Amino acid sequence: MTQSPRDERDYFERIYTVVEQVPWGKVATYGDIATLVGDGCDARVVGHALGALGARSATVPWQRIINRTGGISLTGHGQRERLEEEGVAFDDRGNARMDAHHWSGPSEEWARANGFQTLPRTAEKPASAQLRLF
DNA sequence: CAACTGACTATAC
DNA sequence: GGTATAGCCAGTT
Repeated sequence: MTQSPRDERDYFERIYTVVEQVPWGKVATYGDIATLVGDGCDARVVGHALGALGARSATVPWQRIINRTGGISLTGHGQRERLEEEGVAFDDRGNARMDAHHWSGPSEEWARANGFQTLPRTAEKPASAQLRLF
């Protein structure tokens, strides 16, 4: 792979690349994406990048990126509907169930191969051994 | 080049 | 848990 944009400081492209890694039916927060991109990237930059998607909005799963509280920051674009279509459950407050659909981040292998970082921790914990819905 | 804006987040009350 | 304020960074004017 000679197409490693690690030297490139194009935050937007890197952000898009990370967002594309979010699997179907999963969601990630702006902060998570920023952490994965690293290099001083910030949650707000992620929001700007997604806002500047333009035609790429068809190829980048921007709808899977939500805020820290699991709520939809952008209204009027049917983001919640799209997520529900993917099987993402929401609470009465309109917050997505982060505990059930929060993306745990890309594989360490992929992240290292592409010059990205992995989430420090705090994503989710197997503990509690709570019961499985099914 | 300085100031404002924005699909954010952490802390404080 | 909600509102209010500060901090944060890149892009735009």
